[in-house]
Amino acid sequence: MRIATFNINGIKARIAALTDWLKETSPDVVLLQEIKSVDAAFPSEHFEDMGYNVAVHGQKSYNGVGILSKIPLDDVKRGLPGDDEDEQARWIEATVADSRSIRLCGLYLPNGNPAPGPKYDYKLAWMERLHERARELLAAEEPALMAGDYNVIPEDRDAANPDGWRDDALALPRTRDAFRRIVNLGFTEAIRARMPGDGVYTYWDYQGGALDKNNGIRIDHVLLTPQAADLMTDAGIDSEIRRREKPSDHVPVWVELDL
DNA sequence: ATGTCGGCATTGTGCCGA
Repeated sequence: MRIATFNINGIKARIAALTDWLKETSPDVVLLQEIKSVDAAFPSEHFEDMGYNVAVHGQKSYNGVGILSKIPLDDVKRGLPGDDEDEQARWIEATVADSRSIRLCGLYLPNGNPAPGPKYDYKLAWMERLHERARELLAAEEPALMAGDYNVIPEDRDAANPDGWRDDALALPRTRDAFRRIVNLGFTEAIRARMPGDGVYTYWDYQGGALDKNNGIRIDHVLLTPQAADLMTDAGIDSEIRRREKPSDHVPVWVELDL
């Protein structure tokens, strides 16, 4: 079973590119971020016609996450626990069952810029809540994953130009510490495990000719519980679609699990 | 740092967020 994560940067602008990629790679599940759409405006029927079940946690203009799945979605939950005041749509989770079941969590972690400031405080607080949900997932001792746009460059080697990100919320020491604390609870970071070399990126800015310079960063991650990691047979990044017409600034990241 | 993009309020263009 192939499970992918893809920050599409707006469903309205990306419906053609997303559809082409779905037809070519036929992932079983896709965790979407930055749909930038309310639930009612999301083109669910379009994807249902392609054989996908659809669950959306949308928001006007900003953020918004969703799940496309060829397998029925059970027990869908929207919103990251831990703050009833948080109105930003950045978290959705559901269970799918093949021969075994797996809990799938899709997330769009706050960008946090400018740092320091209230947006960075929100990012760090959100990561604390993520840490708590991560602990619960591990305690269940079942296959589960948390995938999405983490807006975290884990190490200098995950950026083509690390000095350019030194004071950025995506790479500050407190950001990296918070991410590492979550991974070190016991997750396998799938791309790091399967593609351990340098120069592995998932995002190239639209600005400054970043793509032509290969000035990329790796910020889209898939974290697997031990029970899910044991099932992983492959992982990869569909970086070639970044060069197509009207691309997102992110590319899909996927894992293959032998469920 | 910025050779950009998406969405929105809004009818020509500027703002926000990334």
